[in-house]
Amino acid sequence: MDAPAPRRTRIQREKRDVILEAALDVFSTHGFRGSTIDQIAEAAGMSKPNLLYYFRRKEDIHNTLMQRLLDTWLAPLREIDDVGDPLTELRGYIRRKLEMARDFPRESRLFANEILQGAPRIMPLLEGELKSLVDEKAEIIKGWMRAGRIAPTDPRHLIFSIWATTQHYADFDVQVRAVLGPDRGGEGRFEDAARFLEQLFLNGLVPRKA
Amino acid sequence: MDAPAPRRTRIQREKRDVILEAALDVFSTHGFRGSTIDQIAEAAGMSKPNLLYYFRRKEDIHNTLMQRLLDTWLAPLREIDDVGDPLTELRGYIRRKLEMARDFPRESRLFANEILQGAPRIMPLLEGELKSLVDEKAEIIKGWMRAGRIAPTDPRHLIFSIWATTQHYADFDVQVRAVLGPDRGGEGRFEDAARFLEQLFLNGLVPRKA
DNA sequence: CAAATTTTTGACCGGATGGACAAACGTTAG
DNA sequence: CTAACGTTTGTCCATCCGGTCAAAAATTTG
Repeated sequence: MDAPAPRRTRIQREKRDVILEAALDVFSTHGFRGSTIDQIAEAAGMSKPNLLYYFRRKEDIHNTLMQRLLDTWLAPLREIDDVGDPLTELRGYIRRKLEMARDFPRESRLFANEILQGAPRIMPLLEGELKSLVDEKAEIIKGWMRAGRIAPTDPRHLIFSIWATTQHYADFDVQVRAVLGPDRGGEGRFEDAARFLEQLFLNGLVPRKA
Repeated sequence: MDAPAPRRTRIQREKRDVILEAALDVFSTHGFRGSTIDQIAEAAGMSKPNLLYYFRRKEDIHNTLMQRLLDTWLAPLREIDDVGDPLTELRGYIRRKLEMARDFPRESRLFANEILQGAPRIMPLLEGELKSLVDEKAEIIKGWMRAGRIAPTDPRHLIFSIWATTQHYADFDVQVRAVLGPDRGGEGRFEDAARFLEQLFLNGLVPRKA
């Protein structure tokens, strides 16, 4: 499956990183087909044939990027376990996901682009690794519900809603900023979002007495 | 601004509709740059030059599509007003948005594609029409909060969260289906989502002693 | 230093793609 | 019928794009 011994020189490691960084920029804003090797090469500060010396095909760059992405992307979910308070655990997950949307918006958009177009390159990963990870965590959440420690509902759709609400701030960033305007659209928007999401996921919108 | 008199024959109206329908299919799954005129022409069952007789440029098709989209896309939000019960009003909005994700997933993806890539073609609309509509509805929601009829929180982020959670079922459909698996990923997923979202937006996750 | 190896570049290729155009075909009104 | 107008198609073009290749330049190794 994997190349048995990808022995690499110092220059190869460095240049490949430069290329991947540039490619993340380009792919995340134009999608795979919308991006050209020339664009990536220019962003990486090298000629096209030079870039193709490090990655022989455009798809190889994208694959490498997606592979690295998925590890870090699912890390927050992996951290959930059933020691400690369920609500604290979920609040922490929401916070970590929102921080990722703030700090790694390009990665979020790269992923969104891939899914939007039907996930042609990572379908097996979704049905395999991702599904079993979600299954595992859904079981933990289900346990909390059975124990009456959080309200009973569908754990998988709960996970979806956390993904959706947090990634929205990366994927739909331009829209969020346009709607909030120059005043509220500044850096404070992630703190406002964090406050709002905490309220939403904990208590919803029904007003409480006391 | 607009062409003064776009007088059109019957055939022109029909063929333009066929083209737009085909283009919606293609653009929504491959994005603007990822789609070719040939693809659209084939999906529309006509030759490329024939298609270009009705729309002189690829961009014209996309523009027309986006223009029509925005009207129907914002219709559910426009319906919100401050007569009637706030919670009923919001629940209705969530339901309508979720129905749109179910019934018009291509439109949702077309829009998502555009925003993801920085909204190069509709930025003015976001800052103009969309922003003022959201401002208007945020004011209504703010009124409900001041009156203690729903929990006080940020009305704009509330709207974002409704957009995010509902559109997720259209834009990330492949991921949703992959995670739910063949059993729960069938047609029932939208009803499950509706039930979950109602619970989330009304009461959140803190368990209630009833 | 010199040989061997790695890195970089300019030139080039074949196929895809957006679009132009004129000629052919079809339709309709007088 | 026929002239005018609307529709369709085959052909062609310039550009872009992914990728190759051989040769030059730089670096590493002995």
